[in-house]
Amino acid sequence: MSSAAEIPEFPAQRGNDFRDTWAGAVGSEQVGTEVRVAGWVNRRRDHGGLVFIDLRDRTGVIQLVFDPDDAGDAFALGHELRSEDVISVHGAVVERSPETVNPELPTGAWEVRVAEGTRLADAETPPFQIEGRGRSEAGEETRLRYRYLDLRREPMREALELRARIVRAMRELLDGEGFIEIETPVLTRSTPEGARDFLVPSRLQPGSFYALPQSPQLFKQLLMASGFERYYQIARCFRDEDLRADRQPDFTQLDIEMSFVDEEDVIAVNERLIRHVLAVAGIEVDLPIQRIPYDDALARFGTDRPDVRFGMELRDLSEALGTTEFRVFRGAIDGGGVVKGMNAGRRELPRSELDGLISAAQELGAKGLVWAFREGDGWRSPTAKFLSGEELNRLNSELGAEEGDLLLIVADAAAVANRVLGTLRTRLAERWDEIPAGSHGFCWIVDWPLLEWSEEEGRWTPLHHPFTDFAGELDEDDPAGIRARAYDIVWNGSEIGGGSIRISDPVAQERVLGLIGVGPEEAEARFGFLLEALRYGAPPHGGIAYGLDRICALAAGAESIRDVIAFPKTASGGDPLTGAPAPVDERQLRELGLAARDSAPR
RNA sequence: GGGGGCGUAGCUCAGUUGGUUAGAGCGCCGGCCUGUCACGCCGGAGGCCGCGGGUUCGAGUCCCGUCGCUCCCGCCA
Repeated sequence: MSSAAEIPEFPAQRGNDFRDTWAGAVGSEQVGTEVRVAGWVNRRRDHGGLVFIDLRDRTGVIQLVFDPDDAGDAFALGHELRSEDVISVHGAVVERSPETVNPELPTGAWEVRVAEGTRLADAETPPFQIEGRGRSEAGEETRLRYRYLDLRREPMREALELRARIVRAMRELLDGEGFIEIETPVLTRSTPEGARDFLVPSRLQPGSFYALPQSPQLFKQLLMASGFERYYQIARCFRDEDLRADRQPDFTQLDIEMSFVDEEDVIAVNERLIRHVLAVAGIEVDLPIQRIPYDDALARFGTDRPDVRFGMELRDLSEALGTTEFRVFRGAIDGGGVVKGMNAGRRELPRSELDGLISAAQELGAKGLVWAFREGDGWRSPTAKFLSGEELNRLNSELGAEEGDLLLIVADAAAVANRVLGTLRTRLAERWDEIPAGSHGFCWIVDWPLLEWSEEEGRWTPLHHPFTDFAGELDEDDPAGIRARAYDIVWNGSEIGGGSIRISDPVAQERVLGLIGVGPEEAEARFGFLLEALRYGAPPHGGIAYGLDRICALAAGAESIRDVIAFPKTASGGDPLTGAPAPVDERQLRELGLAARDSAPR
């Protein structure tokens, strides 16, 4: 879909020895004139007495014709050229005769008849084909090993151009709304809370370490205390956690913070931002974006990042099954868990696929999965015999089951039931094409709990971060009941951003830190600079941070954020191109006071 | 940390119940070709079947281990 027409901002090329025109810009205006174009040999079609070359540069492709009548000495070059050679040629732009026009190509009505040309660089045969969109792609490891070649491919060029347009649109809107772009440090202080930090040893202060920022959170709050009022930054962030298709160890956030605002102000600006930014990807966003309370999201979709493009909502069946004697359901309910179900609609599924659903549920941590097809007043299901007719009836009505509908039920801890059904819901919708093509679903998740109990750490931990403000009074005796002034923005089931109103009162901040087990001394040691800044007069403030890579991936229709990052890392955190991470010299380690212990005498 | 999938020619893949000489398409090399645009036709080269061990008369195929890639769970304030 790329064409010079979609890149109108390309300036005219200043004529020099290499070229005076972009390949994608060759058109009717130049017919009858001579141009010089330069780029890579995308493809060669050698007819013996006549050679066609598709010349590619960033703007597109133009056909060159090597005809002995025009080319003279340069004709030999046409035969010698190989894929990906770099050339510069001079020749006349002509209109192609009607039967030779290529309607597939934006420049397909014209060609350059080469009069003279030079090979600027020889190319070895690439390890995979650069041209030929839509054909099978090389494996990702090969593509990353030769990323500079992979980036020559049109889909990659388009993805990075789209990313650049998205970033430009972000700056456009925010600059227009009075925001100021400010950079914050990359070498900063470790504040172990949340993700694992990447550490950088200090040479000047042996034994001490910088940490790479997980986000500019504290700095942007300091900027609010400084009175900048509206700040943003395209910020690189770093988290030393396991990777996913939508997670890299270094990634990019659009980080935003505003003063003298409440939730409504932040949401309003950000809805304008989202609409403006996605317009460059041809995506229309209707405002306002629906808001779903956190508890409802979990109840209805089993997740705090619901895909709202389709139904198949979850139902809690525990109530309807109040007196059941079926051991599996009884056990879950009595054990503080739930029985939760989903109507997957009218489906004919072979036993093997139903078994597949069960193992999927088990992989997600469930003990099992009940499947059933509504048949008359009852069920066709191995589980039917364990339930009374009355119970089957009630389940059918709770799930709105009609004849032939497939029902899926999980009895487990609420978290497990939600995870399993929430995951199956999206997987099945994708497999069954239940999601309208080209549709986009946005929602804000609001009314978050401030804290959740971490069994692993044996303490309350923040759902967002410990600087999130709370709604109403802070009841320290009921941590679970405290609501956060937080909001996440979800696009097609992906969390693309999250933020909150921050605590601007130092006393309240210390109380919240206390709730998560950070006492006054520790708070002073770790976040003293923030508490101090709050004491010097900090305005009420709040903001948001977006995962820029995720936004670009969704906008580009890419499956992984790796496809919108120029030089991404593999799932094990490595870069096959540079070989990072890599061992370093003993000398470097010594300078940092990190020399291996075995260099000392035993 | 745990689970699933994959690893065969430069690339993408096929390879039956373990069977003798491991295939295809694309790419590459050589030849022919003046209107192709995934040009066409003829010919050719190219393999540590990821690596190590085992079972077997015999292993690309079965078993164990290991490495790499990938997806998911945990984790990601």
